[in-house]
Amino acid sequence: MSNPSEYFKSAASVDNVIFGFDDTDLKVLLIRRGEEPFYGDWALPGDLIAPNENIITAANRILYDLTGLENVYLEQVMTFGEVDRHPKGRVFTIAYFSLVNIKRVFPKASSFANEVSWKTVSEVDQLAFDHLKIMNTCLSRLQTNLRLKPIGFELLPERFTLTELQQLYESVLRKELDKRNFRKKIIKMNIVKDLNVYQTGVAHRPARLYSFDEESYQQALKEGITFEI
Amino acid sequence: MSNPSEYFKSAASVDNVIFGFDDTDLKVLLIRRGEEPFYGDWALPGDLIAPNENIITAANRILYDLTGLENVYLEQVMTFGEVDRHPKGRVFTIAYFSLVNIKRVFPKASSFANEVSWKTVSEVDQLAFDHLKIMNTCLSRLQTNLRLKPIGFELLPERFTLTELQQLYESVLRKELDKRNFRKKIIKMNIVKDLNVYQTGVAHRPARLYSFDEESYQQALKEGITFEI
DNA sequence: CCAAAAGTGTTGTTAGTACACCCATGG
DNA sequence: CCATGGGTGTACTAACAACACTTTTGG
Repeated sequence: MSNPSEYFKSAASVDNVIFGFDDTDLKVLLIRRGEEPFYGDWALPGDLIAPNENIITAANRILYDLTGLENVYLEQVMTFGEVDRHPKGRVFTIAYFSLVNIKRVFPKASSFANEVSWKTVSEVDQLAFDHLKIMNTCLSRLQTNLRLKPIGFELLPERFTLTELQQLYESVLRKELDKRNFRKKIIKMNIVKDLNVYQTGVAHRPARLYSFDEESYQQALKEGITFEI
Repeated sequence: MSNPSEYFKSAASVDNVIFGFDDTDLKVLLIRRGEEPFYGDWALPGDLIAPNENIITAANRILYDLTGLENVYLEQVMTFGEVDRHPKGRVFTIAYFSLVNIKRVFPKASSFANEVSWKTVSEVDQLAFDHLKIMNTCLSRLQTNLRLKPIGFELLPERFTLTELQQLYESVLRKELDKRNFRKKIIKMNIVKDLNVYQTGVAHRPARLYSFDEESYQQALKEGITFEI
């Protein structure tokens, strides 16, 4: 730190990869930028961290401003800070991903976003800044952790069918799974509660509804069970 | 970004948790600070990132300056940026860990460090700043990844015995392992080469020496084999 | 010849994988 | 009565866990 003033000239931001699941596809919540640079391009929601704001607070703020949600699963993934990644100066961006129940989100446009929309992750091929790289890094991390920790439930409504859970895993991991084996594994893990309640109004045999078992779930989260799928 | 000048006043640094292994214990390379704040305290090696320097470049620079080593395993873990973590201003620090062959390191003091020394990880209970938290976060990550990826070899000399490898795993994971089962697993994974060379000058039956098989190793690294130990 | 660590197989148990048919409902 | 997805069991295979004695060297 030979000349400190040279160093205290960078900014830090949080970019948040908000994942949701809509019964068939993994989605990501994107904004269309309402200001330069990259005016009009799709981008990850994010913002600079205020001088007296902690990182996790900023991450929660971005999520809350866009979705109105609090107490959501949020995981720090990686910091990106290539010298030329931002045209306005040196900006280190700390990438988070979050998992939300898509039906609870009613996205609203804001001062920095003209438009907000859920996009299918596998169809996103261009974003402002280095956001595509950031999104893909977060996707890899989600895929890894989905197999090691029981975090899939965060993407589902409170009551779900085992088929919905299986579709979520298949969609995120991009791999087909055997129905009977999947169910055996989930049941044996002891992290779902059978509610003894059934779907209604479906044109086929109604499925049982489950919720996750909060206590066993917290236990399993800590232990980071191996969920080899 | 209502008033950009307010935001571009923070600094970014890299702190590097350099792990080594000395036949029995997992070690970490620490420096004794030669300047304020925390003058005289033990700390992680780290430095501010220069205005035109990339993050990974800074991480490699810190490692090189302290150890003379290049092309070393380096993994970004997490960014810490509590508002009050640094008394001189807002400093976001990006934590890395690296794995080095301890016998290749001849640590040298530098402008910012009075003293450099290997400390046993399990005995470190106080460090400058929030460095203890950073070290422990990196240790957890190492423990997780040691079980999922074949990175243990990075801590050993080129030629090693299977017993040395086992001791490394036991020491890092803090768990005793069965000798026969451990060997079976390692051999079956196909990532070590039997050199058909033996230890000399030991007061017991000499052990076979192995090196890791670079090609199979790179393959396994990509796949992130499950190495359930 | 003693001390020290190296090296080696088998068996029982558990988890993983592959696979096909009947059931309950709405239209 | 048809279409749709729900729900269930078994047999084979692979991986894991537990466990004890003989070998080779230096001193």
